[in-house]
Amino acid sequence: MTRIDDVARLAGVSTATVSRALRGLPTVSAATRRRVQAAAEQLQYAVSPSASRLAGGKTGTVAVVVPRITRWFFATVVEAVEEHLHQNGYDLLLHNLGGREQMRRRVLRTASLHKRVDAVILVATPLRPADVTALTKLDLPGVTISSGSEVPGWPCVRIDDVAAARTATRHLLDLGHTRIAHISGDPDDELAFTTHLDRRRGYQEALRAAGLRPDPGLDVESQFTIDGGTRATAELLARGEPPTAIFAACDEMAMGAMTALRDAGLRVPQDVSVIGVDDHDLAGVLGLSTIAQPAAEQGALAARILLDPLGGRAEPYPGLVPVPRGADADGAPPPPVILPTRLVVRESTAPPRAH
Amino acid sequence: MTRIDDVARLAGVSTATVSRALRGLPTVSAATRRRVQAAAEQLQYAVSPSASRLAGGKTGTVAVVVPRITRWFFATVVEAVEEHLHQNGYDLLLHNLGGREQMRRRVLRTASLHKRVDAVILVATPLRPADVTALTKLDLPGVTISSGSEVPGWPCVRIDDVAAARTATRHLLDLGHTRIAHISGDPDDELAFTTHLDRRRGYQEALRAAGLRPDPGLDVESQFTIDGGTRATAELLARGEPPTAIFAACDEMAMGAMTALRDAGLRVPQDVSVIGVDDHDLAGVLGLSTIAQPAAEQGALAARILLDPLGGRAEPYPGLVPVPRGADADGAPPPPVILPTRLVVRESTAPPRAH
DNA sequence: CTGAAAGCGCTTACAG
DNA sequence: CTGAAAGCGCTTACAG
Repeated sequence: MTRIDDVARLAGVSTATVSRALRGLPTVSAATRRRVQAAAEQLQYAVSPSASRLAGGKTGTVAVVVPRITRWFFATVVEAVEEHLHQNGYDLLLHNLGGREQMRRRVLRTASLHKRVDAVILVATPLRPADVTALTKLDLPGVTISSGSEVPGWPCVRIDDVAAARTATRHLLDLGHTRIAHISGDPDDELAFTTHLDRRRGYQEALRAAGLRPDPGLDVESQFTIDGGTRATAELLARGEPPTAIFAACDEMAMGAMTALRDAGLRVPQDVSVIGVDDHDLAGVLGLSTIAQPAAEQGALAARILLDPLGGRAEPYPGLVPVPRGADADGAPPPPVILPTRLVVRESTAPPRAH
Repeated sequence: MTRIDDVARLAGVSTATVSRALRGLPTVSAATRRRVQAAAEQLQYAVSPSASRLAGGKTGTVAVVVPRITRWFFATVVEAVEEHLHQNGYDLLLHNLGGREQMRRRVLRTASLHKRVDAVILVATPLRPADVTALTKLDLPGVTISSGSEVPGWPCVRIDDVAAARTATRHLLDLGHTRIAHISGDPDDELAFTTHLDRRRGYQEALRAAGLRPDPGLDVESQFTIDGGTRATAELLARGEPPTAIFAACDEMAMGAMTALRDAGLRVPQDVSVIGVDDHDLAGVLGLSTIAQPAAEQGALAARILLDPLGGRAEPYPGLVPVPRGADADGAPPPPVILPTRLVVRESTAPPRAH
């Protein structure tokens, strides 16, 4: 393997100059830089990341922590983050919690991030006080995506979950539904995040605004997955008279609900309307009405926010107000960047049948 | 940050001993090890990966290259790989090609992997000769998943794509179909992989075995995505009399086909049967018949194969014949490890209507 | 079983 | 604009 001194020798300069020239530092004459680049090229030189990191103190790596890479939202976010990171010369270290509480603890409270990355992007990762403490001690810049994982000094990119849920519920109300069920995340789940609490709040707010009282019998908790949606809906149906509409806290739950309804002999939307949140890739295939949220945009934006101060080559996000960075001493955390959502009406929602 | 000599001082030993004790090398007395561990704990010492890598020559990191993390198969593989890797103390560097040819070149022919990882897992990544050369020059151990990306000396984990396609097609034949269309990957796509060629072969073989001649008019090429399936099916329908059944090369294409059929006013399976390959998470929700392939198992197995010789702590894969490793000089590549597939019949396939 | 010393391959003040 | 030298924080023969 050729090393930096091989290049230095061939170019007739010091290793310090090679280092500066190859990294594009401005304090190198154009002629020298060309000579160094030519030598590096000729020798097929590639810097040793370990040596560079040890000497320079920067890892050129960003950790991305997601609950489950197999879920649509997280995969989409990761894809967008990855693109931005690599475009800017950063590597992406992936941590997938896989839904296991013990794994989250492993990632956040041990040395998995320590001295390994320059920054962290936390996606919908629920944080206990001990996690926040551990994260703060790492003394790294970071960005969170989704609500429920606020870290002091870290910007947060997300949607307005309460508003999204309100819009979904109002859509059902506007169609004439009054028996509207809600299926959502389980707070007893060790990996519970607060997203589902916000979505439930929006659901209840919309009902109340329409003069209806939320009925606990129509509110079932389960996992944020297809199976979770199926199980929640099966339970709902087992409780007695079915609702005329279901607002699922995410599209995957909504899809599970559609399965359970079909298995119970109920038609969507003739017997029961269903709406979710996400605009999953397959929402169109299933004709699922939903509240679309910009997943890729959230990932891209988070990466940008991170990369700007890190010295990435990204241009500033167009129209983005500079995000306050670093723990503002005793100040307030930076305000969240809230991206817009949008009601998408497909075939899964319709007026209730006349009685 | 506490360093190794802080621990050495507190424990009253040399840094060499600390290094050995903390890494669990056998040449340390139990008493010393305990003392070192206690000191490390007390000081909250965590080894500096960069220093360790530079001195030791190992990165403790594995690169995983996938075409698109947003597709079901790849996300599922990555999740399984991630779990094994982290369980064994390895970090996972994610490279998502995002369907762009130029990105593949970037990853495979530049320094993105050079000196950064101890090994590589390549998932369904199409390789040109230049890529193989670059990869070989890296001189790293690796495993490929899926066909179409053979690297000399690297074990390959996959399914039998030809057989899977044969089974799917035979299922349609057995139901009585004779006008069976096929929608598959586009060989003109810069990111084309050979999986779809194998699946087409199986399709044609099954037809021939039934005494039918493959009709080029019933064979449409498109992307391996939902949209690709929709477009391919739309084109198929535009060609004239629709087929009575469609074998899609993957579930995502099959789902796209279902959408296109619905939009054309055709019912599944009454008018057209549809079958895919994968057993996607949502295949059940859509009632899609398919050939199930073990995605997570392929990922887990690839990680295991890689980790064993790397000195991971994984137990040998139960029942796995030791996989030949390293370029066998001028010998043959190691034989692929082929995992079983399984026909799953749901509601999307049925006998054709009587004429 | 343990230690002293060299070395891994860079980057960074510092000096000019 | 460039170089000599120190230093980043470990691991690894080597010797005992």
